[in-house]
Amino acid sequence: MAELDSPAEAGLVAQWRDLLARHAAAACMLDRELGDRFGLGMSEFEVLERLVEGCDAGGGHALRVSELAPTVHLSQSALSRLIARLEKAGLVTRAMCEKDRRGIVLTLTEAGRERYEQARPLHREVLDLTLGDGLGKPCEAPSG
Amino acid sequence: MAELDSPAEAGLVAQWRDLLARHAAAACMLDRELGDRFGLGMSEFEVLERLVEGCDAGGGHALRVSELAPTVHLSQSALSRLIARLEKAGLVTRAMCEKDRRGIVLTLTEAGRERYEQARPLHREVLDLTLGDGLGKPCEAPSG
DNA sequence: GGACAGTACATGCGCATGCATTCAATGCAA
DNA sequence: TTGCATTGAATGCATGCGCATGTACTGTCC
Repeated sequence: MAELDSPAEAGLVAQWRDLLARHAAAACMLDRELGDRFGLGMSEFEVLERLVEGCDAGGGHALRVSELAPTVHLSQSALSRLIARLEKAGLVTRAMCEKDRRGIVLTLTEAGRERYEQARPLHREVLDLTLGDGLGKPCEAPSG
Repeated sequence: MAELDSPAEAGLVAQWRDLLARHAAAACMLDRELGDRFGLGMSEFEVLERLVEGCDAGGGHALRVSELAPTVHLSQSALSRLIARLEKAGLVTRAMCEKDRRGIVLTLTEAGRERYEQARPLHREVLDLTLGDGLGKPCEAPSG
């Protein structure tokens, strides 16, 4: 009745299901833990991390939203609102870009950097639990 | 100022970012394509697939929601509503479980099986584009 | 039998997301 | 200069999600 997948397709499906399981386990635990203990969502942490990297690496301490966008897997609107949340929380500053006044440059505040540094160990621990082991259990709490 | 990740941590982070990118690429394209052409979300397709597998394999043509739940990475409430959508679309039937009247047994309708069979090639094609190649471009449309 | 903890699913609610649209600023062409 | 397509970001809206809770049923212990 139903046609079967070719071996190649079956492999892809298996790979996809594994990816889904790992992603769900890690994302669920990250959102829960980072949210509970630091008031950050997974993507919020990701954005803070990009800003920290941008500051430390580029020398320039400000990052344009349009530069940030391709590195986080969010729609433009979702990123815009996420930044608004971070700004409201006092973790980043939004300023007009002088070179191109359509653009917005983001600056990590001291509070933003501190929050990131505090949250990072937990983030790494969750990754270790969910990706390091052979697929950690669905949604278990880390030790700390 | 900022402490560095250990090599092990750096590896985990790289693995996590790769996983995020693959997941985003595949999930985005699956949702868009399956949605546009078949009115199905990624998880909806996943549930239909579990039902098809349950029918073909188990011999029993009905699956309990509680059996389905652990295989899809959704909260119980999200799954409940997803099933409601599928039922509303005429793709599955909800019936009370005779053995345990708290439970709900799901049956794939003929329309549900047809929809799945029609959508499957596109699903496989998207997986091939996004996972088969070395990380396909963010959100490109497949050929068919 | 009756009380009570546990399980299976549904629902109210708030929130984050994506799409479509809008607004402002830029670049280019006539 | 004016006009127009393009780009960067914000916003209205609909939708799907998770959490907390509610409802119905089961099994156990007294």
